[in-house]
Amino acid sequence: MSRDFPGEFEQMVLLSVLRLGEGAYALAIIRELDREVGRRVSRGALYKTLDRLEGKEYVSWSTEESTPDRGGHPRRLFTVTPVGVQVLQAARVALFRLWDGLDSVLGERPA
Amino acid sequence: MSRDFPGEFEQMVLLSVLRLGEGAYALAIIRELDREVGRRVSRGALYKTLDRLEGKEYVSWSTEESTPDRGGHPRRLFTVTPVGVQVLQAARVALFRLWDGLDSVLGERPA
DNA sequence: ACATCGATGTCGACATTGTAGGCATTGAAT
DNA sequence: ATTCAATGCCTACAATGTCGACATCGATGT
Repeated sequence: MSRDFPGEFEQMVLLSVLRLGEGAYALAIIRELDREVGRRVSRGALYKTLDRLEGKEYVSWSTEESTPDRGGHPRRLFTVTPVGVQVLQAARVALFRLWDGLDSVLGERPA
Repeated sequence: MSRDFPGEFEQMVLLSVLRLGEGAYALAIIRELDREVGRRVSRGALYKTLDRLEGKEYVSWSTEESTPDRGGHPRRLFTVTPVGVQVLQAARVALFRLWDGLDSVLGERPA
């Protein structure tokens, strides 16, 4: 039933979680997306997406154990599941296929 | 107002139109997507997306002039506008940024 | 002439994803 | 106590993804 292509934002969120490794909690993801690709999203937007990704079992999470020195709810630390990684790989392969041969239009591959 | 990141399917459609060059009409796009990335969509789905892309001025089109030897409505031939190309470039750059450093997880870059 | 068929394109409805803004909770600083 | 910052959660709405049924037009058979 589930589409095997993640939405474009879902994809970016998954990638951000991978990039962040241990410290992948919501606010860090938001900063990562802003820093890397200039994407600004609200917390609500991100949590919604994370919840959906969890529903599809592309991510899982656990609450941070260490007592929060700096107030608020305990952080939820996310990780990408093996299925999530597979989906990302597939998406990347698909895009490479479509990009192939279009360098003259799109410019050389970015670094 | 408009998000500057196209949806994931929109992106694939834009790329297919570029790939097809002259002959980019709906049915050809459908075949292209199936052939290249195994994506199967109905005509309705595709037309809807093409219309939305037109609304954002990422594509434009004209009807095929040559008399259709093989019945039906005249084909609509699509092309990606300069703005559409820009958006594709931006999307590609963003993904490369996020992929960067993840080869050990995602595997080497596809050919 | 007429029915049928295949290649097109169009429309309306619904499902999924993207997005924001406001509310709740907790610890620290004042 | 009160305020403040860091966190997570919920509701609502906008944009995108998706299909199936319908309309149109030439060719082909009959």
